[in-house]
Amino acid sequence: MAELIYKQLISKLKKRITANEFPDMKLPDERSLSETYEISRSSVKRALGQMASDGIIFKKRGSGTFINPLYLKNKTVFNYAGTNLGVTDGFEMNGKSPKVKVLSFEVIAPSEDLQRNLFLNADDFVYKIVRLRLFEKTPFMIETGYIPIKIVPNLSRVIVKGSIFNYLEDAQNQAVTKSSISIYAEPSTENDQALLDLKSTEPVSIMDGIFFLDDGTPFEYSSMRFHYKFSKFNTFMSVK
Amino acid sequence: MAELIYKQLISKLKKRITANEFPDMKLPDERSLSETYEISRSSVKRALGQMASDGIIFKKRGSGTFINPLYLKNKTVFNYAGTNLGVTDGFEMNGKSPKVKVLSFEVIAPSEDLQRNLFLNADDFVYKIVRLRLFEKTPFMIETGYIPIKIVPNLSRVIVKGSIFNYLEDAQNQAVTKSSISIYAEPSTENDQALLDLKSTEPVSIMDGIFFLDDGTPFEYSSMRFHYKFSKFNTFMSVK
DNA sequence: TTAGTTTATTGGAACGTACCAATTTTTTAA
DNA sequence: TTAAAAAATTGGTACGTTCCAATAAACTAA
Repeated sequence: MAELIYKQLISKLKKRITANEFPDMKLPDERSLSETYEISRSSVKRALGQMASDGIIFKKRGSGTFINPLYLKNKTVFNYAGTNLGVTDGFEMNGKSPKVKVLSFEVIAPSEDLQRNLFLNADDFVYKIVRLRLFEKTPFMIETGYIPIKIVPNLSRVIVKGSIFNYLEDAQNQAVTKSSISIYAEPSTENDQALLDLKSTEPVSIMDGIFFLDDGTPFEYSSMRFHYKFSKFNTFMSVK
Repeated sequence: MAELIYKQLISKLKKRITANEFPDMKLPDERSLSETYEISRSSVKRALGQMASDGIIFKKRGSGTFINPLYLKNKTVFNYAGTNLGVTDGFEMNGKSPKVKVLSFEVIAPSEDLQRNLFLNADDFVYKIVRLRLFEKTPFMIETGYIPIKIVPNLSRVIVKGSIFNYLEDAQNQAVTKSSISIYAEPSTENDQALLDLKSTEPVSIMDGIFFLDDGTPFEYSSMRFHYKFSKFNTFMSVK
């Protein structure tokens, strides 16, 4: 195990919330929690802080800590517990496993945009990889990814068909966990319509992302064009 | 001032980063920062933690703290500093002030969906407010909002035309800062096309949101249909 | 020179303390 | 009975300490 103290507390509290052990919709105060679980108030604060930023609870100085009634009650449209990128919901895809089809794979010079987004010089060549992603027979996304050669010198078509992220983690001990994402919509192009089985009136949801290595190196720029029924992005926001 | 210590550090570091005072793209280690600014390491950690979750820096145990090269480079292209809901970019709207047109305003019984989303009983009536939002003459969004009467008993058409959020903050000392958001796209309906000046092939971006009061009470459910050119959602994500 | 080992560096987790600020509850006074 | 004042409650900020774990740097031996 060796699970972190504050994470233990989080799961314990989640369980108790779900089990309806707090009928007044309030958690005990931090000092009490600290005592009952025999951990420091600092650890309690860390746990509650995380839960608050996930939208599970609300803290109010002087008043106490309140449970989000929607977390407990009915799982609404909103998938709770933090941010949730959803290639989902479109329809059931239970049991259907994701497939990848590589549409093209080449090496190109980076455009100016790309140079900016991946922090490259004009002579830092990049792989351009176009993939179609499907659930079984159902295509749901066209992904165009750009990866600098200098970061992954030996990228083969075989690796491309699998997951590059796994490749990196295994072969170079570099995890990809951070990304900067931009989400918007556009009318579908003829290419979109052909590949994603869309009518001309049906749009694509676009998710542009820059993925970073642990040390902050921009590692991939990727533009993902989704069949609009297969894209939904859920998040909990705290404005200022 | 009385500005918080860790926020002071954040702005100082941002300034230094922007001024290119860290040519090796690394920040000093936490213990040094603690010394040079004469604050505790805990406060340093809090500042750096926030900056990391905003995507400005990357921390790596054993190695140090790295600056996101994209933060330095083109801050303009990158709407950085964390999550950023953007009713923006579509086109310049500098100087153009946002306008509101109330399309309808009525009291209705809540649908089952709404009962779930706002945590209501079937007899908790709600205001239904449909607004068209514009920049000067340019409509960019249709907003359909639902607010329980029991939370805002005396909502008048006058208040509706202004900002309900301000009304709440002033009159009831309740701030609205937390929300749960879901983003997706759909083909435009005829109504969308008429109101937002869209062609039939052009879509809307939809942002459904539940807004909460400070104490966690769901306060408004709102469905916002954007002209696709006027909606862009930027965020920085940390997976796992 | 190289490969393996040891040491130093650096961020992470957890504990605990002191004091502050917003809110609620209780008490007091008119 | 009511309104103002005081006290208690509750989360927030900040400091500081101890130990740990991942990584990098230095060292040692073949």
